[in-house]
Amino acid sequence: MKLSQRGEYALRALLVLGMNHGSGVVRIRDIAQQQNIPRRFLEQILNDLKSAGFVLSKRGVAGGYRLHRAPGEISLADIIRHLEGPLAPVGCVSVNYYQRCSCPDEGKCAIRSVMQEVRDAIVGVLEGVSVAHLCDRVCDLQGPLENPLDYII
Amino acid sequence: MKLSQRGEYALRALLVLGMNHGSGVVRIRDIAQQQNIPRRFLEQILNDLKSAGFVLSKRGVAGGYRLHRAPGEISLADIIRHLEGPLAPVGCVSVNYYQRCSCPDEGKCAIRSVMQEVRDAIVGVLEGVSVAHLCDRVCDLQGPLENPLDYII
DNA sequence: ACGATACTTGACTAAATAGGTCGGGATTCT
DNA sequence: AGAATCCCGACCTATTTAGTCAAGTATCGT
Repeated sequence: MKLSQRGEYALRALLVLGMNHGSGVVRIRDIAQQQNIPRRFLEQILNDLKSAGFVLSKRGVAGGYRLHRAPGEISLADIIRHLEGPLAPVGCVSVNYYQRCSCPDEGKCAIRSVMQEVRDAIVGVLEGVSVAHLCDRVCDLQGPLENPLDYII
Repeated sequence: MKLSQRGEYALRALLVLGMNHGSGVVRIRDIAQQQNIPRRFLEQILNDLKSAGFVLSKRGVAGGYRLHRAPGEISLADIIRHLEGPLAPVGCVSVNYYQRCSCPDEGKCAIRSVMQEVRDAIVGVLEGVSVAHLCDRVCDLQGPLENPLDYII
């Protein structure tokens, strides 16, 4: 029931990219500095997000990263699933990473039925929140500022 | 967002003890066999549950384990918290295992606000289910049988 | 009292995961 | 060409996970 450091960094980075969506690319270095993430580690993470199709990169002098899809099209559920694997607490209730467990009949497993509810609760929240929603929350929580760069993520 | 093998074993063991509540103690060996849990490993787990106050043990020939409190008084939230630590996906939204994170102002962190919701969703389910509820589910799911020993957990 | 049966305790291990770091290569802008 | 930037794979250390094991202690039936 835990989000790894790596996962948290990834979310933060994606939020930064979301806040800057439409204004070109953002450099790894800037994200790293702004969010206090080890640069080399962030490189690795963004690379991963790139091969997963969440972000696009541009190389060379004016290079950097930007979101691949619109912020509203990227749900936290998708992101976390890619980074951390199943959202479900046990494999036997996971939809995307299902894995049979050892009980004789899953349909009659009481523990499983509870875990099913836990999974649904988690997914319910995470599917409903996109990067765009996150950006909205940043504004809501900090009050409307004039300069997008002044928002602290 | 995961329940360890150890955690699952513990829940299964507690469910067995719940089903046998009131009829004396159950031996480690029987639980291990019935649930297909490595015996030595289960010893360790039950010992841990004992020092945490969830179960009581009796030594010697007719020894074994039983629940310490009534099944209705033991929530899954309590059990899992003890076994796995925080239910919250990140430390900064955990009530019982709070840990400050690196963001400048937690009150204005958008990611945190989502994780807060995830936590609440998880806790909402898990606080609401006790070992007694689990036992009820076993009966509901399998239809009422005459012999308690016939229930498969 | 004695032996069989169970729990108790602490140490140990192998494999996987977490959280990074590093060097050097490939692109692109000026 | 040269500087800036991303790209890629290898590497490293500490912690966690999932067990195993040996020797010890308590209890019961006889």
